[in-house]
Amino acid sequence: MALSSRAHAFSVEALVGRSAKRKVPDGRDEETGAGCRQSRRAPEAEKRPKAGAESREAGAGVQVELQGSELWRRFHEIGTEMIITKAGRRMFPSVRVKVKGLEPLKQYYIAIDVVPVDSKRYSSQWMVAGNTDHSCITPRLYIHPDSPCSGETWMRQIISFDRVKLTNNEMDDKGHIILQSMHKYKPRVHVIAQDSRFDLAQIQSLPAEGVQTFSFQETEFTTVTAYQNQQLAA
Amino acid sequence: MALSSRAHAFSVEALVGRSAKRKVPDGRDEETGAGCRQSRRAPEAEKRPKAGAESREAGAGVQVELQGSELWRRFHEIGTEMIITKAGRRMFPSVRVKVKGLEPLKQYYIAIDVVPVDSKRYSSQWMVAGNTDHSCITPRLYIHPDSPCSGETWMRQIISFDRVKLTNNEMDDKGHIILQSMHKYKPRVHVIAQDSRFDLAQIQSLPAEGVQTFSFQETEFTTVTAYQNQQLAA
DNA sequence: GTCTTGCCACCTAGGTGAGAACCT
DNA sequence: AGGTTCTCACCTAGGTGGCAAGAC
Repeated sequence: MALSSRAHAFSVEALVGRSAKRKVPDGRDEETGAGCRQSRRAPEAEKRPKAGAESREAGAGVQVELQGSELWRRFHEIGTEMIITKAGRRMFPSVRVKVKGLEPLKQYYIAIDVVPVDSKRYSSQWMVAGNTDHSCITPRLYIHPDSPCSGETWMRQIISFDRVKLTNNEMDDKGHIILQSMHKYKPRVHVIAQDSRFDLAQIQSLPAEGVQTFSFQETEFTTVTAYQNQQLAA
Repeated sequence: MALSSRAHAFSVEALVGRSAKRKVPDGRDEETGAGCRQSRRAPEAEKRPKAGAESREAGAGVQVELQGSELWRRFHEIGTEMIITKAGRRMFPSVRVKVKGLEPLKQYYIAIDVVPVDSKRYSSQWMVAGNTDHSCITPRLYIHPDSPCSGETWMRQIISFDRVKLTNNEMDDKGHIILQSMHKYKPRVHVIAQDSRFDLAQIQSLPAEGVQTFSFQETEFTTVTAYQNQQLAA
């Protein structure tokens, strides 16, 4: 779980509207030169909760609320890019949610997957440059490691998917989420009531019933293998 | 999960009967001088399975087999010491087991705790030096993080408790196992059938039914805050 | 004296962005 | 040229033993 300050180098200032605070462990301040890098890690903005949860199946009274939506929104304004690598790369920002309206004593799985937003292929300067057929690809499901867990416990904590990794390696065998570069995607959060008939831990795909799915406009992103937008890389 | 080679400095040779292999990442070999340290990490010995599992409740046909028992035995011969600190210290060796005879589709929790072997207090040179009343202390339970899980899945893997931490801080609030220094203890492994009536994740102590407990003679150890036996420290 | 604690330098695993090299 | 892959130095979190100072 290493979050380096050098990691996520990014002009946070532009996104968060204030100087990024950083740790200065010893004398060597990383912000010495003129062309200093700023931590892409969110300084404070992530603390603000609230977000519009667009549920797909309004079933029961389950609500899912995106955390850090403020940060997501600022990225979204300039076009969120997610790096994908062969070995798998974590998302930044990561998807973090709060869930409400679960039955306290019932057991649930919570999972995430990532689905295509359109069939276009994006090219430099973000011009559309071709079509891709996603129809035959079943997206990989990443089950939150705390699953299964009682509704009570889920609701008491912020549910973070910061361990999810995105890869462009179609042969990936580490369970990472497989995406194609230069395409637009959107993460979805699934709340799945436990069913004694199956052991979801063994299953790769969503069951047919008892699933509620949520997604958030502002978490849409484009996959890249290196930052394309110099606003993001410098 | 950092396992440094410097960590666990220990005369493995004496215990394992052969030179410890170590990584030499760059030019600086850590084994340069005469008073070189050897990795307390087990080179090969841990691979050998088999061990005498002394079940307490012979119930069903559940068997628990200690992994790395060879290593444990060698430590045991010279007197296993476990360091405990205020912040919590991992065990070395760690408890690793294989389980057999579970019902494949049933859900189980697997947990570990550590109980006193006697009421004596050991003093330097391992002379007995007083008595301690353990009777009022309920040992803390460490539930394996994969719990709950189907019998099938448990049986397919080696179950490792290498994240367990031992502490001498009676006020510990991080869930570590609390022990008193200079006492003799023994780890126990518990196999617990899931019961929909309780959410074990919330519970600190063992339920009354559906528990099977196993322990292993050779995993007995004495707690210290610094190695007493110079065979171990140098 | 004996044991405990705090502090320290050290080590590793794993995540990261940059830039070079490499396709196509 | 545009996109991808590889390699690299770097960073942090967290675990570790040794030692000196402290406590009993």
